[in-house]
Amino acid sequence: MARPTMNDVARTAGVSLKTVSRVVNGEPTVAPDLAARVRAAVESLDYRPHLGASMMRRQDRRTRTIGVLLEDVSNPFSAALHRAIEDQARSRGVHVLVASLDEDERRERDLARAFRQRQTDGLIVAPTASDQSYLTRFTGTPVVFVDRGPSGFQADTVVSTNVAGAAGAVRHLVAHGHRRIAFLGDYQRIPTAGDRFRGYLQALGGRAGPVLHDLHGEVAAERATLALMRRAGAPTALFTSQNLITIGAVRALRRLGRHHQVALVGFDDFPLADLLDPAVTVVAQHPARIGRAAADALFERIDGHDGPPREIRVATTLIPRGSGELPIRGS
Amino acid sequence: MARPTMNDVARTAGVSLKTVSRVVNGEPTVAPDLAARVRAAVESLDYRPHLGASMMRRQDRRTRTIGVLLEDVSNPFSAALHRAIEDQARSRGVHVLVASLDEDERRERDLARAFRQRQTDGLIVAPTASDQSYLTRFTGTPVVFVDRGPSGFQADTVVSTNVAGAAGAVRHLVAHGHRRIAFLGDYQRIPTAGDRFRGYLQALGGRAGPVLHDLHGEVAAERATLALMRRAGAPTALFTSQNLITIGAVRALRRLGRHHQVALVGFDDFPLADLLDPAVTVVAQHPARIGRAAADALFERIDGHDGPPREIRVATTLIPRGSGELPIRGS
DNA sequence: ACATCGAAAGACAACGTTGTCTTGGAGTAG
DNA sequence: CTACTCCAAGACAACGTTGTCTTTCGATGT
Repeated sequence: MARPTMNDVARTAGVSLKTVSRVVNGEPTVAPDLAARVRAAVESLDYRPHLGASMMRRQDRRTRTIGVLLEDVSNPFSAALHRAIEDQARSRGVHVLVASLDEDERRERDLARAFRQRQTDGLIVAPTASDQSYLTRFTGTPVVFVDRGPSGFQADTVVSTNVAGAAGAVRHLVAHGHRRIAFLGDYQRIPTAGDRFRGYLQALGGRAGPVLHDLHGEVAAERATLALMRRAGAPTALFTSQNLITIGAVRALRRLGRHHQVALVGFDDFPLADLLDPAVTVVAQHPARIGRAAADALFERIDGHDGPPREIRVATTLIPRGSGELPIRGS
Repeated sequence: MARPTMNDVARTAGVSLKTVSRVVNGEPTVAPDLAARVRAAVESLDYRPHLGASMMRRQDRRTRTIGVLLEDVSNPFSAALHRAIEDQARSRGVHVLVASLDEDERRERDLARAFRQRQTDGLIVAPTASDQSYLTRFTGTPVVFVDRGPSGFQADTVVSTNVAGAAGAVRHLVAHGHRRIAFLGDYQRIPTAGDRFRGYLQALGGRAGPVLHDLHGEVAAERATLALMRRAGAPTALFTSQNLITIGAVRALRRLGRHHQVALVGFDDFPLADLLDPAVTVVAQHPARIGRAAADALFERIDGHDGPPREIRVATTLIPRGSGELPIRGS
């Protein structure tokens, strides 16, 4: 009833324990007939090696598993990252442990520790905590950051060109004649939110329009946009610096019936953006490329690459679809 | 340089190996001062127990890890399932290994075996293969199916009420006067596609309209819809029995400029369906509930519940938004 | 003061596997 | 025919931990 061991296999095959080990590990120094008998015994007993025991003896201490910590696996951006990482891992026969952080600093630390304790060969983290210095203890477990840069700890990092992308979005609005351009952003403590705000400022110089920070999620963004557009001197264009904020703003403009008057460029593409009316102009990130680059970097480190921390920057793409090309109209 | 062991901790704390083991495992029979010394040593050496070795000796052979095999973690339905499962797992301190199957039968088998080999405590599978009988060997590793029922093997299964949901959608169209209602479905071998088709037939009795099977993905659906709507005797309403098919059909109707003429009900909700024009009426599934129920069932089994296989059915919800309420118009 | 008991702490074996060393027997050269 | 080489296959220890058994020592009861 208990799980069969190599010894059981050896007994039924009539060979020594070690011979079974050799066959299971594909060592070539086994006579074909013995190997066949062993394989038959393995099959008949449904033997599967005990990884714990195996791990303990092996030199190469690899679990062929990596850990991935993302913001929320059910959000399209994280999900695309996840998928790209999975694909790279699959091609190397590596499995993936995933968890969502939900902007919870403590969860980041706890899960990073827990994954490492499971001896994942490496970790990919979209950092949420304000400080990653807890990772300095993680000798022997390479870490790569995605989407956001770390602080208090250096490692390979793969990010979008947030500043440049945001600046490009805002310049696009300026090119269509807009001067009062509002900024709507997520929690300021999120590094990418800060970067995108900097891009916005850069593009506008002194002429920055109304600025709304710390909008987290669709509902908050919708509410804030409604208030913003109702007050005097409302902007003629919006730059929404995150996915859900963009959608919230779209809802608000709809409710006000001003979706064809107020121009809008969002940071980060989202499904069906092209089917809305007007279709939403966005600065698209490329989560698949980002995820792939992060996985590649991690595997390089796992394979022993030992250079200084790298920052890999993945360019964004402005996709004009209509909402960003609306001309100014009198309010 | 090598990873510290309990022995190293014991030496620096000046106690025996076994005492360290007791402290690490929280056994109460250790004098407070010794325990404190041990904890200090653990801290200073950054000792982490070797799970492999631990697993080997323990009776309770639990890795506190489950495996989850989904269609594609980057598709919103799978991602929502994943997230719900993760949440249940988190509340039990269990980690999650995830992988995407992409309708690849072999991958399902290989990954199920690989996950089991990693001694996951249980498995949640959205089956893609035509036959799950390979699971009969999986004694000791409970399995729960989500989204689709298995064949050739019985286990707890959590599915939407596909037949009833589809029938309801079609009756809704009938109630708005439609008689020529087309069915657009995914690969017929997918059990849910079959179920939804049966619901469609059930609602229409003899009067079934044009039927298009084996549309996989947005592009195929769009192309098929274009062709369908251009031919003589085109339907006045569409029932699209899957997410991406719905979106493909929406695109096609747009391109034809007939999105306000042809009624549409889709199976499975999708983000922004309410923001399209017209907003898309759907039969919503509840992936969060499904995932949660599946995780609950799995953990019950892991905890030793040993009843006959259960089928848990999660009701769908018809959400009228506009596209399904369009009246008939002359073509 | 001595026997008895109990609790804490240590000694030791065992888990299932792999690394290394040893054995044995066939093959080859002189 | 002997001596040597080579290679497959087995014996055995070791990995880091926990279960069980034993020892130690102080407390308790008479």
